[in-house]
Order: sequence, then structure tokens, then C-alpha cells
Amino acid sequence: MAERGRPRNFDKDAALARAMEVFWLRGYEGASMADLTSAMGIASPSLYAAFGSKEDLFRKALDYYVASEGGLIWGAVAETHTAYQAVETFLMRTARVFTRRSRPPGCLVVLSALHPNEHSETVRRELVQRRAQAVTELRERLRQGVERREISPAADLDAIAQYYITVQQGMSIQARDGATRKQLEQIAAAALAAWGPLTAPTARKH
Amino acid sequence: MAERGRPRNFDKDAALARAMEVFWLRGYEGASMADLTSAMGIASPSLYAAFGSKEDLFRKALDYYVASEGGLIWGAVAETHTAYQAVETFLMRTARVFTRRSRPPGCLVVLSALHPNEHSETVRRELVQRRAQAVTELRERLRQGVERREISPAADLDAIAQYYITVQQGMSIQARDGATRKQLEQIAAAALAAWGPLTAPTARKH
DNA sequence: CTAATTCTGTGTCGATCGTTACAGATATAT
DNA sequence: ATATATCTGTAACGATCGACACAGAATTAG
Repeated sequence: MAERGRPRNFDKDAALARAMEVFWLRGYEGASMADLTSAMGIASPSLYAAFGSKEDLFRKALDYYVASEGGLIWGAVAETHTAYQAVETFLMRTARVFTRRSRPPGCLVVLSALHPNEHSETVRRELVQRRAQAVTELRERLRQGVERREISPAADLDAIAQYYITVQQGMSIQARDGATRKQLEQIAAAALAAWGPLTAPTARKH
Repeated sequence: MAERGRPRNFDKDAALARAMEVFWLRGYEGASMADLTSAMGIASPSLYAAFGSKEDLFRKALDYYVASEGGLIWGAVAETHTAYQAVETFLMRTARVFTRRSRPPGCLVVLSALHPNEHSETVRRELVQRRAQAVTELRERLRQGVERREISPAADLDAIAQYYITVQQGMSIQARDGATRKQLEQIAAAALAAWGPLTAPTARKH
């Protein structure tokens, strides 16, 4: 049973996916309505009728991104059997996902709105929260590693989780600067070299 | 002997320092001429007469930033005696410089223009080059460490340098998200935990 | 003094920003 | 068929963008 009135002339999900790519490439402020409507193949009144406003559209594109692109990383992390494999998978998947051809390099959540601005402050705060949530999720995964005796109970899980998230955020910028997949994998491998010292019973100093 | 014509009514260097802070906080695109003239205490024709254009002003602010703020980090790095101390100083100074009160958090070079854009493409490319140069400088410092037998000749200096620069870039985002100095220091310490495995004669796997 | 030069402040340029008024088109409900 | 509802495209809104024309003010050169 269809809705009343003239039916929509475009695929809403497909248009949202296009919008996500524009925000991903250009950032929240950098993506103009002209960019968005052009990529989505619709006129601005259709966009406003379907998605509300630019900010509402970004929020929906963000959810779409977290579900699809984020799932490529965190879905694989969820299938690992040890805490080390979880972090290794997290970083190595990141290296792959950040360097796919015909996708913007780096992460939408990290890059979209880094500067405080009157017009994007609520969006920026949402992204800050999303980034903080990534630390929380990774720390929870590490906590399971402590339970399973893979990580020393003396390890500072907050610091370890924040460290690996920081590396991933740096990888977003490296990807934006044109780093190859191999280079990102080398960065990931270097970051993983800290795992032993960070999780061993007695933290060794240099 | 003074110049001909009406003398300038403001301190050019002080105005440049103000402009630098605005670009630092808001980014290149995010800093409007109204923001800049307001912070610099001058009208836009004075700005154009003294600095050329917004892009020229940014370029001068960038040089100013690299010399002053960048010097706080690299100056201290230059005074270290071992490669490890150099990297340690690099990251620990970063933690301090990125979290000073009444200064924008994070790094201007990293954050100012991450998204490709018609109006900021040349600026963006300049920043990409500056970031690449940081890798080169750090790698050169590591090369000295190899000469002095502090680092194994088998170590991958490109990967190590790019890794530590990546960590610093991630710290820019963490700082923007409100990370404390202590948190950044913990991230730096975690990154330094990889030093042993990365530079030892036989790279150990987990 | 006059002429030449350079800076300052007001005001405004065309372009673009996000957003929406409006009329016509296309569907369902009765 | 008529009424109602929703979407589409054109066209335009006020606000802001970076940049500058212009006239007056302030200095030096001769």
C-alpha cells in the first residue's frame, strides 16, 4: 500500500549514500548544498522534504557511515578470539578501509568537523562523542582480554585504548595525505609493536 | 629613515600573530575575513594592503607558526643526545604544546585544510608537503641513531618515522577533542613502548 | 608651500551560502 | 470527478563570502 500524494522520484537510500560520500570527501562545512544536490541528482526542495536540513542530512549520513563503513572494521573486530587479534584486526582493517579506490581516504567521523564553528557546533560535538565511544568500545574489548588472562591486570586499559584510537585517527590524516595501503599497514604494525610492553605484567622501560 | 606616505597604524607582526591564532582555531576555510579583521583589529583594506590576500596571509601565518610553535618542539628535539630521546622529546613536547591554555589545541599544520576544495587546494598541498617534511626530518634524526649504533641497521626508518608522525597527528585530534596533557603524555608513552621492538636487531613478533 | 605616496574607514561589489515560496505535476481517497 | 496530499523544478530569499573602489587622512620629497 503506497503513500498518498505524488510518489518520490528518487531512491532515498541511494541519495543518502551519495550524500555520505560528499560529506566524507569535503567535510561538513565544505560540502555545499550545490555539491550535495548535484551528487544526489535532486533539487534542493526535494532534499529538504526528504531529509530536513543539511544538518539533518549529515546526521543521517553519519549513521549510514557508521553502520556500513564502520561495520567493516568493528564487525571484523567482533569476530576475533584474543584482545591482540582484536587490536591487530582493528588497525589492519583500518588500513584497508582507509585506502579503497573510489572512496574518500580516511574516516568521515574523524575528519568531518574538527574546527569549532557557529554553524556546525552541534555536529562537531556529536562527532567528538562518536570518537570517544570508539575508545570506550576498544577498552571494553581489552577488558575481556584481562578477564581471559591475555593482558596483565596492571595494564592501563584507558591509556592503551586511547593510544590505539589515536593511531587510527592519525592514519586518517595519513590516508588523506596519500599514504598507500602498505604504508598504513606498516604504521599499524609499528603501533602493534607496543602491544607486548603495554600489556605485559611488568611494564618495561627503555 | 622612514617610508614615504602615511605610516601603518598597527603592528604588522602582532596582527600576523593574531591571524595565526584565528587560522589555528578555525582552519583555513573556517576563518572568515570578518574573523580575521576583527581579531587583528584592522579593516579589510588594511589587511589586503599589508598581506595581499587571505591565502597570502595564511601562508605568512603558517611560516610564523612553524617558526614559533614548531620551534618549541623541534628545537628541543635538536638538543637531544640519542635517537630515543629525540623521539621521546618530540612526543612529550607535543603533549605540552598541544595543550597550552589560551592557545588552540592541536597543530595548525595538521588541522587547517584536510578537505580538498576549489578555493584551498594550493594551501592544502602546501600543508601536505609540510607534514611530509616532518617525516623526513624525523627519519634523518633516526639515521643518525643508526650511525651511532643506537638503532639496528635492519630497522625500517621510513616506517618508524612515519609511525611516530602519525601518532603526533592523532594527538592533534585528541587535543581538539579535549584530551588533557596527562592523557596525551600517556598516549606518547604508549607509542614509545614500541621503540624497543622497532629498533632492536631482531624485530620480535607477538 | 605643493606634489607624491601610502594607509584608513566606509561602503559595496558579484558570487555563493543554506533555505524556502510558489506553482505545477502526480499520486491516493472518497 | 473532486478533494487531498506529496513531490518536483524554478526562482528567489536574506546573509555572508572574499575582495576592492573610493575618498579622506597622514606622512615624506622637493
